[in-house]
Amino acid sequence: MRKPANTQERLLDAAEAVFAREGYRAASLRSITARAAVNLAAVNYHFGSKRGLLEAVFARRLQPFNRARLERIAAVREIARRAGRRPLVHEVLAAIVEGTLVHGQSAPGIEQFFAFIGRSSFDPDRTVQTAFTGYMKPTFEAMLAALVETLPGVPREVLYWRLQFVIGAMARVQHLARQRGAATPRAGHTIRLAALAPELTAFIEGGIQSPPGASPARRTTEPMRSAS
Amino acid sequence: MRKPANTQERLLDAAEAVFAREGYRAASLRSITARAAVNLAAVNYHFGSKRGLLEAVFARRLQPFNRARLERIAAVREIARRAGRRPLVHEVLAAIVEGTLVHGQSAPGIEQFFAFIGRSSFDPDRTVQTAFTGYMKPTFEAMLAALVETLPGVPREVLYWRLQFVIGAMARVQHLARQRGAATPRAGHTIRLAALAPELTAFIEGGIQSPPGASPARRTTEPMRSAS
DNA sequence: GTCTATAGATTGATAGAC
DNA sequence: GTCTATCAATCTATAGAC
Repeated sequence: MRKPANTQERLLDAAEAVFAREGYRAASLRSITARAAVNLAAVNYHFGSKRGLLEAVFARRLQPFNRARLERIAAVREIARRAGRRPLVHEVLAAIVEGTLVHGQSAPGIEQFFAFIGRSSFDPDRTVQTAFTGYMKPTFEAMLAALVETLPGVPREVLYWRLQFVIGAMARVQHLARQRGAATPRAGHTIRLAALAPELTAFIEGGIQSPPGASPARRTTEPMRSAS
Repeated sequence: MRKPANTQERLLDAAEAVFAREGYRAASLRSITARAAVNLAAVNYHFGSKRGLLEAVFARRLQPFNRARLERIAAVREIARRAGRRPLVHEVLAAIVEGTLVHGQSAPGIEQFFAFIGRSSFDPDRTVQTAFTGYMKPTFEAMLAALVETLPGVPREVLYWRLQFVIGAMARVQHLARQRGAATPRAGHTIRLAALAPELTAFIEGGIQSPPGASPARRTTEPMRSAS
């Protein structure tokens, strides 16, 4: 990994690696500053606290990541609008999946960052949740809005949950494909992710247009609820 | 939550709650023993170490959970075998999804345990990974074998990845449905999970039979690889 | 089996010199 | 901006009385 001259960048690089490996709470400022080869007191000088460092780690990566995803979805909708048609299901799903899986592949440290956001999505710690969902919620809303526009025949709450299924599948793919040599030991990780994106898109395309479930559990107990 | 008289049970209950909230590494034996209302030294007396406590937490829940899932899948295959036919796709998928989502709903502390295994699936810590995947791998193999039998026309490596998509979606549903008042604030969690299982099954049924993806990314770079 | 006491190391944060 | 030194709190684990 490169070592930028800038102390703040060095700290951000080291922090996302240690946060990914140990988790935010268990990561120590001493491990981070040692890895960054900067003084312990530099964290408090530059970021105020461990929490400030966490927020800066999220901000640096999630702002461009989510901006790129939003632009990709907006582009699909705009092209369809100009052509006077609805966006195709495949176009919207490919924008979601590729925008999420094939982002910043060449950026140094991006693997560690995705490992960290994987952890963070299951971390109930208030500091982590607040910083994380603040960035993710608008992206989720944009994805859902695009799906609703494209599939007007499917109830919004069905699409809400199906989008959640998609997000879960994408998170697992990110996790498996980026850990070298664990579940898929043979190939390099970058090529694998790019190859998996269309496989996931194909899977979702079948799933999202599937007739809604109707089982005893649903008919006899309670209707499904959406979040919004 | 109930407080069993048994010190070991009290420790296991407290440990899975604190592990879920803080993560294994960041959880302290003091928080755990305080919550269990037992002496700090009891952990080392009964389980040898913090690691021994972790392994006991996994063992207590994952053994019955995975046994139940394996039996459910075996039952579907056996019924089909006696009828001289292949298992239906729907039967296998319902066994996987319901066995995973609608398990031990009434068991006290089960929510905290599922929160913890959600975290654990993204935790690269060696102690956590070793204890966790040791239990999960045979279940994954059984699920994959059932899918291969049911869908002989789909290549094994395609089914491998589609099963991973399914596992990711199930993990996210477990996570969202069990956290009270977060993504789905209105209804009780138990009813929601039972209602979501058929929705997820319907989604997967469409996805798993979808034609495999074929995009520029796949055709021009590298064929997809499977793990086994 | 349960308890107190404590060893020995590590934690986040800060004060103050340079 | 970077450094050393340090505080007060916390950590896992163990020794040894009861």
